[in-house]
Amino acid sequence: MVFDYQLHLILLFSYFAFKIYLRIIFKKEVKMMPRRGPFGPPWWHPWFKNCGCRITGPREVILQVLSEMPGHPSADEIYLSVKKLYPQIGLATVYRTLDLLANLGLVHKLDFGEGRARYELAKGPGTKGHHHHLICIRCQKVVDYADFTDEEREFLEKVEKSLSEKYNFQITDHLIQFYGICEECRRREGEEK
Amino acid sequence: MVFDYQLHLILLFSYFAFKIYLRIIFKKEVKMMPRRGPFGPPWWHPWFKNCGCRITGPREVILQVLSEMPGHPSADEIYLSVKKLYPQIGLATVYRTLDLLANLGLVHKLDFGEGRARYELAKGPGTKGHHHHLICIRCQKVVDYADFTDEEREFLEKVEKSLSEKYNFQITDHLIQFYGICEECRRREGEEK
DNA sequence: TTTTCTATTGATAATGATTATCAATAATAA
DNA sequence: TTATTATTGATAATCATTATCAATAGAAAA
Repeated sequence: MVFDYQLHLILLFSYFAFKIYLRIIFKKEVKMMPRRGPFGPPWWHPWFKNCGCRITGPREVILQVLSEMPGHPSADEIYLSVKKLYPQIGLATVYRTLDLLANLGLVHKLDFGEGRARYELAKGPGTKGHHHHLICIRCQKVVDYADFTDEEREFLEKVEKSLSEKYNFQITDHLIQFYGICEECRRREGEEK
Repeated sequence: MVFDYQLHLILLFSYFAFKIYLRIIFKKEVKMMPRRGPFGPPWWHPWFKNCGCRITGPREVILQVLSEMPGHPSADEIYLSVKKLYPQIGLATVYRTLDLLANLGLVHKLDFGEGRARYELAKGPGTKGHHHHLICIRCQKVVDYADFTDEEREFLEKVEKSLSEKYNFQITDHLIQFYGICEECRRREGEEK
């Protein structure tokens, strides 16, 4: 019993020590295990069970990759990342899974006007809260924007109430994006003149 | 001189009389002439001249069609409408012209998440003012929404100012869309249960 | 008016993201 | 363990949009 506990501690210590070692070697974060509570199933299992969806290898890996990719990856970028951990993955499976996750509300499907969709994990530990996007119309750079939530919430509530009444719509979601020219592009264009 | 003036009046009267006649026969609005001031060039000519663009037949027809199509037509729908007035038009020209018009700010390019763009005339007589869109996530129906502009303007000014300062973006535009389920689809889904 | 220059056009091929198809596989319930 | 069927991977198909290119036609200059 006591030995068990000590063994556990030693293994846990070794795990973190090795992770730190790898981090020093590769100079980046290394995730060795799928993200899960230390003594329980990953957080997304209930969502799958709930809709009668099966929990499969490809889905686990796609969710893991999504939770580790910063920014707003495209389907293709996700596919390439998944391929490293799970080489037999097919592109169609990535599209299907992203579609499923979007329907479950676990990811947001984003459109920055590039002619392809981008994705962002919406639920789970470590995800950003509600936010909007600020997009540079020159270089397509995207900045997440999450300020002014008080006024925003008030404003949106008012508008959504009004819309519900006037058009008999049951509002489920909204999209707000700002477009502009980022500092870098402005500077570059200034120099060109 | 005086005769000239009277002739003008008679012709003008005949034009409207005939238009009303056609309207009764076909039960819809009939546009017989390109939309232009009665004694001047169409309103969009200055925009073209200004950027060194040539004023061509296809462009005139596309603008005319845009000013007469209600709602939010897709490139393909515009192409088919233009084809009736100008059968030799090519699809590529429609795309090129819409792209040009969007860059000039004469049309808005819209995205309702259907995998193809839709367009809306932004300038010129008879166009709707600034408004947003309310989209049914079931049947894709789109309602134009233009209320609450006071609060909205105040809110947006505040946000855009904050964004300019914080991220050094020069804000040029914004996009606000609301998603929901329209009355019809809600009723239909209620019945299915 | 005529000439000259070159932006624009139409036809069509190419692109590229996403979706459909289908036999093989594997997750789950019994 | 077995039966059921959702899911998968490979690949073909789809479909909106873009690129290519020789021919055409605005419009500035002569």
